Amino acid sequence: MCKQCNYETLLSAARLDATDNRLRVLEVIGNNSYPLSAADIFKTLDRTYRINRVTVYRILDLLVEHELVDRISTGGRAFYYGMAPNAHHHPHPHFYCKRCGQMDCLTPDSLNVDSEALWKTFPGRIDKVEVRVDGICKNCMK
Amino acid sequence: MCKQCNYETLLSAARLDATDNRLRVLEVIGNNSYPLSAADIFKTLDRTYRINRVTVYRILDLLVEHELVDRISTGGRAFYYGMAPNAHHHPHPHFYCKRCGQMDCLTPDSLNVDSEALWKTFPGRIDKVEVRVDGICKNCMK
DNA sequence: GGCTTCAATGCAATAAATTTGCATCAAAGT
DNA sequence: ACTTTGATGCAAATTTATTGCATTGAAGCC
Ligand SMILES: [Mn+2]
Ligand SMILES: [Mn+2]
Ligand SMILES: [Zn+2]
Ligand SMILES: [Zn+2]
Repeated sequence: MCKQCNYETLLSAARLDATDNRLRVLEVIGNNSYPLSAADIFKTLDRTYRINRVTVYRILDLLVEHELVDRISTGGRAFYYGMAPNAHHHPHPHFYCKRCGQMDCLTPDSLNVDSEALWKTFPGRIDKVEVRVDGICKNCMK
Repeated sequence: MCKQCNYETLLSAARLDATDNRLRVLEVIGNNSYPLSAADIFKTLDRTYRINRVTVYRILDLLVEHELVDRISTGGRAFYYGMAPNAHHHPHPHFYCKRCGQMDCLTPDSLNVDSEALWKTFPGRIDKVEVRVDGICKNCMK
């Protein structure tokens, strides 16, 4: 969730035209409190405004490429999408329930990751560190 | 790489028949110093012993289910497979090069992750914590 | 030995998620 | 008006993995 973010501003800061579709994709992702799959995003949008599935994929690629959106791997086959780290939104681990596929955001410090040393010594370029906790959510445990 | 592991022992400890195919899949994974995709494993095996792709997938599922092998997500679409943590093989982060798809094992302490607190307080079941560093490997940087 | 059972494997078809190629359309530039 | 360009749509293809069903070969049993 990124209530403090202005999506038009984010797009223009990345020098991307703020088309209706792009704004809507960004809103669906930003207003949600947990990451969504491309299919989720498509279904959500398509209920209200007719949009093509491929357009959603293309917009997601674009937003990921410009680092407005984070592509998050799951223990399953589809990627999930959440807001990329920015001033209001710090990197944090996620929990993935392999039973129901729900992904939750964990607090940035729920799990303490110190990657400073690696960033300094790693012989290559590091773009991001993804931390994912896999298991069964409390809902699915019952 | 798991030179200290006896694959037959591992299989029988999991009460799985040590068929030739299972042993070979486990050897390919265990003798490799970095995780491989199902396609890599299939190609490696199929060069020497004819085997069906589906058999490889099924054996991988089985080995993952019995926790002999770890299914590792990448920044790409395919899963990679490495030896699951065991007495000789501690959990560790991986580096994934999004250019060439090569995955490397990082040392268990190259990146310090403290998940104790989470394990105690999390309202659900935690099966594993996966840490993946994404970027461009030094080879692809040149 | 002959018969049954069962797990392991193969092969073909299918599925799920994503990507590509090509057509269309509308806004912006000249 | 004419041209260019980027955004979108639609169909087809690709990649990765899964399912259904047939075959086979090694126990287990009489
Ligand atoms: Mn998140
Ligand atoms: Mn490894
Ligand atoms: Zn769940
Ligand atoms: Zn590389």
